[in-house]
Amino acid sequence: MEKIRVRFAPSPTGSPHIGNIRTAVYDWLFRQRHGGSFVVRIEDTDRARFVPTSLDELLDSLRWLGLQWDEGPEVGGEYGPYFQSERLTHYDKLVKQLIEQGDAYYCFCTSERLAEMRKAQEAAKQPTGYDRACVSCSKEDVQSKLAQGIPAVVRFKVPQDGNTSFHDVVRGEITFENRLLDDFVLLKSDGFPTYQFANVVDDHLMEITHIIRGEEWISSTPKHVLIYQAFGWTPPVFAHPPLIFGSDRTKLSKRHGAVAFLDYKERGFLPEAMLNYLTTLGWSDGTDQELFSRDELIEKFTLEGIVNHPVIFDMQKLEWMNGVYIRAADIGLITELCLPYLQKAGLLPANPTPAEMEYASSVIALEKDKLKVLSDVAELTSFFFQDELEFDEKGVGKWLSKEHVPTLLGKLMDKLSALTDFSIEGIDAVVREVGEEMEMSGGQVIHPTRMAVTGRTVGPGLFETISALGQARVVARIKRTLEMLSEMQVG
RNA sequence: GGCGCCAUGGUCUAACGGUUAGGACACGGCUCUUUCAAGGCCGCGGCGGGGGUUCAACUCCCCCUGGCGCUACCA
Repeated sequence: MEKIRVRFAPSPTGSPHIGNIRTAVYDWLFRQRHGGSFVVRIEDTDRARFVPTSLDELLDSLRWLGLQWDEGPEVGGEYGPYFQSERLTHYDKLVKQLIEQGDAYYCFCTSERLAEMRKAQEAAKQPTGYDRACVSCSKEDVQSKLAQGIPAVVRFKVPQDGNTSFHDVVRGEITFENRLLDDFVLLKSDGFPTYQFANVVDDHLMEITHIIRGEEWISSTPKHVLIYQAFGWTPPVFAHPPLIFGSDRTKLSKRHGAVAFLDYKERGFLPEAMLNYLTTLGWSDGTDQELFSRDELIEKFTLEGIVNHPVIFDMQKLEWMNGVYIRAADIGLITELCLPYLQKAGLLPANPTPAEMEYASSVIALEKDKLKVLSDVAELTSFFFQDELEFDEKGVGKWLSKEHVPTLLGKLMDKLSALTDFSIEGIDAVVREVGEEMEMSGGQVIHPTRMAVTGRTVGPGLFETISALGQARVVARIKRTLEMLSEMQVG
């Protein structure tokens, strides 16, 4: 295969979404698989919708996922500039060529006239499209209007008969009738090109070999092909992956969970899990496998494996997959990634002491396997950090309100405070010893004890929990629980 | 309205035209267990409808229905 060149061509008009980033994932995987170059090109031709922060978000998203680009913003490259707003001379020159060839023409219609025309067409249930009012203006007329400074756009002159077809790797041959394509705008009156034009020009100038972009572009692809033909250029290979929708088959929105891609980073998804999920959402290697390492994805990814139907984003499955990755991840990494969440929740100071760090690490280790997203860590471990326990009401009723509990906890507190070997084994032995003395099963001792030291009915193994909390904390907590219980009796 | 794309359980997906239609998430049950997870086992649940072609159709063709996209001087 020739050197492949793929591009990710986002518009900086807002926070990048799941769908945007997934096409970047496919671009990157394809590039990694075959070599060549992954180009990032910023399509900032819509000055009205430009959002300055979106470029940073875009690049941060790619960096977070580990999708390094070979050419584009920050890294430059031989085919730059990579911002369309800096490439205006290219478009200008080429649009003039089309006009001279008779493949494009100036149009002076006002947006008001166009709106009325469209309205009439809709009312008459006719296909909408430009009525070519300006197609046959004389050269002199055009020159005089331009000289007067009347705002003009340049339109492509679409052939009125015949068909335009192209091959889509994902869907096969797709054909459109030319007469149903209207004379679309190439150059806007502000001098900026439209997407349709700039995109084709840049893909050609940058020698892009494969265009991977969302299905929403299928309808405009014949227009692009027509432009390639007008210039005598060879179109690249097209691949249109399916769109991603929310659970109700509508566009992904806040109701379906996070929309902005970086929100997933914020919530504590691991990049490897995101990469895995995003790739397999709408792609398969033809087997049952759905857990793939980064290297496996690179090795196995093919454009042909992309499915051709819309897919629905399933947060539950993503969370499951993230849990799989968290469990498999190195504890050191998970600890490091969890610390900010504890700090944000006010459970850990911004500059923890070594002792606090060690304590936090031991606590995170106990809950690691239960995390679906890293941000869960705060809720899961808060009782380790807050001595003022929030008692689970049902748990109190079930485990602490029995008559024998104060005796039980009293014995336990004495033995634990006297314990010299505060290890998991030592604690285990003490708890069971108390159980024997009280003639109770392990569970009957363990549940009230967990309530007394954590306030909760669920948590890590009790002995591990007690050991991690440490002798002083545990004894103090049991004492307070006893005080609370006696107050309750008085009250 | 026009044009285009698409159609396997709720969701993501697999299946040379010949399989009891497989796997995963979710859900339910059991098990393991000091709780919660994780794990193991079991279960629930599917080829949108109608015509063809064929000895044989989830698979190929047509129609219908449904979903989605496009129909801008937005991308």
